[in-house]
Amino acid sequence: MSVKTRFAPSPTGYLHIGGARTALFNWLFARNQGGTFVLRIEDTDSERSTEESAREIVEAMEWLGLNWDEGPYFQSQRLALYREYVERLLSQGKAYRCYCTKEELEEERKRALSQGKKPRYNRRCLENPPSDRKEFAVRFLCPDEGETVVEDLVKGTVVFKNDELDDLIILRSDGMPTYNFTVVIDDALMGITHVLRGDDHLNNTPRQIQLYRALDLPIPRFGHLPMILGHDRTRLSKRHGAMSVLAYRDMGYLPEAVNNYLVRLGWSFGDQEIFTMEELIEKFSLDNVGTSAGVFNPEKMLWVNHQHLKMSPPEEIARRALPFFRELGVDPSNHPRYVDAVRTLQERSKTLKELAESGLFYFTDGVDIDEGAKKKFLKPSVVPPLTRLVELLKETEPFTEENISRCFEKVMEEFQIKLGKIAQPCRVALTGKTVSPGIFEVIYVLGKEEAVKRLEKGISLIPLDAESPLK
RNA sequence: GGUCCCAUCGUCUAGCGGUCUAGGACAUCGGCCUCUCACGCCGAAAACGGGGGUUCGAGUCCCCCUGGGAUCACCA
Repeated sequence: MSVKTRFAPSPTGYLHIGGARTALFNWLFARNQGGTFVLRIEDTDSERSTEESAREIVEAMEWLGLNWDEGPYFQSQRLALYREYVERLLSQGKAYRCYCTKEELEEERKRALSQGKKPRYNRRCLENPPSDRKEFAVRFLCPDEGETVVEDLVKGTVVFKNDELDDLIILRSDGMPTYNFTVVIDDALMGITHVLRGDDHLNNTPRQIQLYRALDLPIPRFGHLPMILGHDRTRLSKRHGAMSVLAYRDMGYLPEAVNNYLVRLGWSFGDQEIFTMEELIEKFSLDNVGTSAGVFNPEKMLWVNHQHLKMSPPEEIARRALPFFRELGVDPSNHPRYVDAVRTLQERSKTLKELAESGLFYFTDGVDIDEGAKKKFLKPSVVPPLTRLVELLKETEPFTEENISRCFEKVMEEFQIKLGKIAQPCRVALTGKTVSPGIFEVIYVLGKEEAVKRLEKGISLIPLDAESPLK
């Protein structure tokens, strides 16, 4: 039978790192197996679900490149279906109406907990339902003898005693079904073969298996993935900083880098750290999924991003960096040497955002010179060699990096100075800063006209120093 | 507290009984390269939580302890 997996987030907030990892594993498994991947939005909690969240999740999935073959399905549009199955259980005596109020149940739960006992519904409404109430929820009559065994694809065999399970509510008093019920119906009806999800769901699995049995529906295989923890080793949350997938997009991360980092949190392939998406699809396997929770490490993710930034074709990075340049107020898309500029920035940038920031000088009209840099490098002593360099550059044709380099050599020879002596002042005049890509490539990308213009401007900024003209 | 899961360097991990005086990666610290910053290269420090078994032999299998996490909703 062909594999079918799903990612089923609830739209109660943005797609976070942990959810993305779950989605990724499901997607990779389906792709690796030549199967189908489904996106399903679990929005049966009308209190907390929002369309905005659903849109954002879809947007994040698209950005990550985790394309789905079916969906997105919305559970809120399938309510009639769930009710049908509730009715079925009810008529078969496998579920019953519960008239207890939330307050009463809450009270009992507290009492049980304070006595150190496990809170468990006492089946009051099964045995003698109150006649004076009309609002009810529906509970599943869960078998309380024997055990339920989960043959988990990553955790192995896990056994639960059925008397640990209690009669869970499958239909709320407002008529909305609950998670443990809808997930079973949908996974079964949609033909999901493998349910891969966070291991925080492992405890739900035996109840769901009981539901499958009661409804006589096929039970999928389960695989419970270890959780991703924050630096304090607790469940990931906003407290741990930027956890939204789209936040990483906005910070200039590459989607394949985010995927690459996330997949290595709980999965490995020998010593390999960097993978293309194609490689992941080819190499992914449930056999190599780990069992223990991992701590999210933003520093390593940054490093992974850097690796992908370096290995991507400059044209590709140029395209993706565009929004970040525009954000800074320039639009280099029509610049004849835009791609060349990006090439000079790739290996020294960890994110697209950083790349745009450090490459901004290429595309501005002139350049603002940093005060400190000016003071340190634009000194009277560099005027003669700088002036000579400009002279040489002006007559250089063709204006290639190699020929530019020759101009520097000539100046070094004529003035008996080292490259550093002339390169730094140049850099400051051309980029406004003391840090930039290699000086020859900077001049090349800028082009003769602009480079000369900036150098002359730089020279003009140098104060005449009558005291020590040769120093 | 009950139940369930987990346990190799600070972090992510390799290891699927002998090749482990435990390998790789991030981060850290040295050095080299160099027109700046990076990249790169070389090197250092850094781990099998504890105790019992099983076995000729255990990081690798079993049990206990300890520690961590998750979960016990008319949330998902």
